[in-house]
Amino acid sequence: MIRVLLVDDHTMIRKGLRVLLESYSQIKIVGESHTGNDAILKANQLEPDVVLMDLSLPNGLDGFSASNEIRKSNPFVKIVILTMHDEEIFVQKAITVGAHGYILKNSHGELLLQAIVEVYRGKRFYKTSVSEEIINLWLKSDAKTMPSVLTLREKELVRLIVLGYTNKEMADKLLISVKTVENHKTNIMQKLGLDSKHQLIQYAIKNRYLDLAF
Amino acid sequence: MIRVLLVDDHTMIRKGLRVLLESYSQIKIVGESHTGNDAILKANQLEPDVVLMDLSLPNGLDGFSASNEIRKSNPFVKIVILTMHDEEIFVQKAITVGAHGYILKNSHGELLLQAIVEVYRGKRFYKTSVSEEIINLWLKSDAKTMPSVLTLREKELVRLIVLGYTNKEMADKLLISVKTVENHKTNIMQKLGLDSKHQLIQYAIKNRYLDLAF
DNA sequence: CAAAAAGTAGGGGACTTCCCCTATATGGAA
DNA sequence: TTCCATATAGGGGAAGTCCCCTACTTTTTG
Repeated sequence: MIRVLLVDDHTMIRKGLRVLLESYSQIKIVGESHTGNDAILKANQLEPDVVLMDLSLPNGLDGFSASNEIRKSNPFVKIVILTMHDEEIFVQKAITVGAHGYILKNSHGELLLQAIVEVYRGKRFYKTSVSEEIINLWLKSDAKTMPSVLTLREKELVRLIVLGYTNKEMADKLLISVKTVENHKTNIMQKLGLDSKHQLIQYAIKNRYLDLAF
Repeated sequence: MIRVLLVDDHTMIRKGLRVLLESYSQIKIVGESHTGNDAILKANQLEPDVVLMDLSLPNGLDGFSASNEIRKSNPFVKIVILTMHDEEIFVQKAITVGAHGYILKNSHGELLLQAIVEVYRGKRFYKTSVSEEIINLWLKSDAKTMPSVLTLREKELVRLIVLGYTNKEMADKLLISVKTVENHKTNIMQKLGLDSKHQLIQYAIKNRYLDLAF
């Protein structure tokens, strides 16, 4: 049995995936997460073989950041990105964060099953319109060695800042004090060499932070 | 028993919905469709009370067109649009094609049940971030080519706000006083029925106010 | 033409953010 | 083990934002 963790913020889609995948005897759904942080937690607790990861997650962490963290602390877990974005930059990012699979949401169950089984067996399974040649290029090149300057916590902050949350709102959301939020903001601006909020937002847009916001 | 027809191209989601809805004794799933044309056929054959309609359907006919056809030939059938798009344009379009309900895929089962029951009873049930004021405006104005509620100047402001400019920066940029900027912001929030900056930003992104920014 | 909407601007007070510090606990790397 | 990075939190003051008003043009519309 392949132990699978489902990560998607849409309850209905999670439930649908569960029903679908549980009809295959090889698969056992061991848990569901609706946020990135919860996914990281559950990946540690439940030790799934495969994580089925949506990209757009609410509350700070997106699917890429969550995948990155899971792979760092638990390198045997395989991750399949499940998304509707059929874009080069996303596939590339999936590879850099260590996902072994990438499959589009309009695929049918058999393909999803195939993806899960293949990555479980240690193979890679990228089903997109991006050509194999390009994917192989990325896999060969050291796409992995491009660490972001920002820490996990700082990335969460960036996301919330870009989405227009005030310091107070972020503090409440992240269960920290306003002072800590201020510190993080200062550090982020310094690290990125920016000196205004709109520069930060344009930076975030260029680096595709917004695509995952919804 | 409310007779329901499910329309969604994703097999997994259809199956999940069936399981979910059949747990309620008021509901009976009388059929499933995976394309718009099939939905029109089945709506005639099976005479459901409510059609649960996804928007993105393959093979030509989308959920809106299918809904329109169903309503034309069978005006007693109520339609609930089920989608992940929380965007003004879609809600507006749903109203124009005669759908009595609009509900997001990240909603929970209870809300979906409520939506089905309400529209079955002849009420309208639109569960989106679009404000009630705007929806009522559309319902009154026959909703055809409803222009955005915001004025030109206000749209300019929205764009700068979303891009993270401060009041002072906007005032300088637009050659008006900070007080005027504050007034515009207040008016914008009121018109859209929002009460926080991050709601405004998410609204703007969803409604593609930012197209000029990229 | 009269009325409404759009765009402008201000007062004043409460609240928030920003910017300069300092400080502590923790965990990992040299 | 010592040191650095991360994450946390606070003081204090200046600056900015928000929210309640009012008020004046100009343009649009009934």
